[in-house]
Amino acid sequence: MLPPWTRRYELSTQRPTLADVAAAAGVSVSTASLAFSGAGPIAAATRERVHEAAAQLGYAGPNPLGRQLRRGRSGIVGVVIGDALRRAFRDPVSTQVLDGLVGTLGPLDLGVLLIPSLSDPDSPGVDPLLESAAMDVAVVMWGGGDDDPLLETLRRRGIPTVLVEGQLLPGIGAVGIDDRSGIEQVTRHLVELGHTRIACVTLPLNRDRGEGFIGEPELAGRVWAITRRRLDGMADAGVTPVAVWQTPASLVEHGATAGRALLSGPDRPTAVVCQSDLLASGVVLAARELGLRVPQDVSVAGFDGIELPWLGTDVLTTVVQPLTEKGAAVGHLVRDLLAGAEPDHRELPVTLRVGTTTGPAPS
Amino acid sequence: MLPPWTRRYELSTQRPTLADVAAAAGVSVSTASLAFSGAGPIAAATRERVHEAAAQLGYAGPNPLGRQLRRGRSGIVGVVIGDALRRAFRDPVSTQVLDGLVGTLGPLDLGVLLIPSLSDPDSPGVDPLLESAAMDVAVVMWGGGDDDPLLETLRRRGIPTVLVEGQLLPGIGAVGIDDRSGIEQVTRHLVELGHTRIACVTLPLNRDRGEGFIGEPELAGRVWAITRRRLDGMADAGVTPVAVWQTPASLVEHGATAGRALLSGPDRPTAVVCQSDLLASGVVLAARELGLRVPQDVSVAGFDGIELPWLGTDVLTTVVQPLTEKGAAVGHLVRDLLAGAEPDHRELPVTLRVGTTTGPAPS
DNA sequence: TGGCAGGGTCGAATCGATTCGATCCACACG
DNA sequence: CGTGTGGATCGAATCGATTCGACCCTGCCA
Repeated sequence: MLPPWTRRYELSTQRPTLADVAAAAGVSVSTASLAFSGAGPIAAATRERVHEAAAQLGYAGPNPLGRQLRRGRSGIVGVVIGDALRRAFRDPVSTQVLDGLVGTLGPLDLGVLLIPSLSDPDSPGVDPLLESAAMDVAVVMWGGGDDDPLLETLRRRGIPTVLVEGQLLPGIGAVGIDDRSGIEQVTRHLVELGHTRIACVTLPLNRDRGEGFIGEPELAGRVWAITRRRLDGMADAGVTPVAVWQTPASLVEHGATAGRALLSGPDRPTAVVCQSDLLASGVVLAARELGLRVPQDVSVAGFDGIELPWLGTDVLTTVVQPLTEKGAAVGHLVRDLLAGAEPDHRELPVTLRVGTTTGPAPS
Repeated sequence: MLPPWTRRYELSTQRPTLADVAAAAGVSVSTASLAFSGAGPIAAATRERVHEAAAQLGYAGPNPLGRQLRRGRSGIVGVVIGDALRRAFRDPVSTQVLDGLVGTLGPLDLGVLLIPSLSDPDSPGVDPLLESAAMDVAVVMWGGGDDDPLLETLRRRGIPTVLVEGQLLPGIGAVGIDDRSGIEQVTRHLVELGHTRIACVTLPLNRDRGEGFIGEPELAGRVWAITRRRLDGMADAGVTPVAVWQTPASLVEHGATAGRALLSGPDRPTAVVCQSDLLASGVVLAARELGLRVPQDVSVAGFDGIELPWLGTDVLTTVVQPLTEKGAAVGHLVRDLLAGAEPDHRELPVTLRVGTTTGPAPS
């Protein structure tokens, strides 16, 4: 009787497995495994023979699924996008962080699995992928607060998690920036230029994502951590905005809408602090549209430090955050978590960049 | 002696497995499996008991790795980004297609794994993820020609593949649009407006990604399929461009550079056909910068039909392609391939949208 | 009352690799 | 010449589920 492994080998049709290759090379499965992984002593001639057999059979290397089960690791990092994908992807801030993350994870042989969170407030469930996809670590971008069902699901599944720009939570890694002091700096810059009537354009306050002026009651309510911190930064600089406009997302058009609303009234502010560059660039465009000169008639400041080629020669005054490094920092936390480290958190510095969109307050 | 499965259950510390749950619920592993998958007859009471035991033990559902190995399916679709991620992500064209794809795949319980192709012309190797990540199907966006090592690797691994905007190849699925006739239409539109001096701003010709004017020799050489088709569209309309400018990527700033170069010379064209909207918007910005009126002094047309909020009230004349549907079409091809269908290809229609950036040729 | 149908459960094989411990052999050293 | 050493190889257990076929028992029908 033939040895058992010849069975599948002779049947053909099926994709070859390591056992088939081993049989063809006349070695044991364990030796064949060693020939591919290189983890253990193996004679050069044997390795060669195994590789030849593999080539002969059209064997393209060990099946990742078998390897993953055995190792107990999938090599996959789930990235939960806490916003509609189409929106998140239109924002260079998200994509640059993602780019930095992918760049760091790639060399570690870790893949990035996109997990769109159906952040639909009505829908009760959680994304099926979040619920059941294989991943060794999860990264939550733009993740909600401590009550977010996302985080609860991940905790239940026992998946180590890193939060980007969320709040600090026990047992969860976090990467953020010092946005509060960043906003404080840019606000002080405007105060020093003599501005007193300063308005503010905010990121969404919460998952309702309303658009329009907001007052005390809303500001006192539940507000996403990132938005809150950037609001607090203005207070730190001793400024109470003359108006606060909420946008439903960080996009140019929402900034433009905000700009039209804020700048067309009678008591228009002399400066606008925006919580993102995309929003700020929209405000600049709206100002130009209204025939206002920037910065002579109105100063505009942003946050992020991304490229805005459509502003032409103007350079936005903004708070620059290291986006790619942020992604890399997330990657490093992920690496450490996989190595068994305790969840850590890391805060990156920001710097004020004074451009051409802010100037002395008009007299 | 206790039945074998109590072993791990009593040792604790380890994560519980289906066997632990089965033991705790007093049923066999197979029954416990049925209780979770619902594939097979099972008494409601039994299911209930199993789920209770699972809750008790903190078992969060079947381990995906075990399931995947058994099923021989990973539930993962690898998306190979044929360009630097940071660049691809800055282009709404890619991200909208990706959005449509993810939206279609999600409900099918398929996840999207991002695979950055290190398209470095010098680097000899292929991305390790491409080489060894688990995936049931691969989608190649912006994939190169038939000689691309990407495709060769996928073929060798036996992974069914769908190509987006590539060329038709045997054994490989493909989704594209009728861009050749789209460009023809928009070119004819300009001809009808009386333009004779028409310039062209192209996408990269090949992986060299040069920037600047190009002449006959380069145009006759090896050119990426998509760029070639869009060049041919102009010829179909009977137009030979007075100048052709190659850009290294579809980004606003490269369009602006092209615009400055094309529009500042003495014999400037009266119209510019751009192979993407991002490029076209850059040309419009450059024209404004140079004090030229659009469309009175120069007409500008694009391709894609994406939103360009920074153009203000201007609406770009362009060829609109259904980006989200394109992603969905890819998703459907993927679904069909997984169901065992032969690789198919699908071409989506485009439509000319006449906006405010094209007008009669100046006399 | 006997037989048959079928719902419910179970045991065991299986997916494809990795890895631990044992074995074997050649060579060097005492 | 016996023995120790270590490189190379092998066998078998293992990762955690799914699924096929067998089995049991109940209830219905003849």
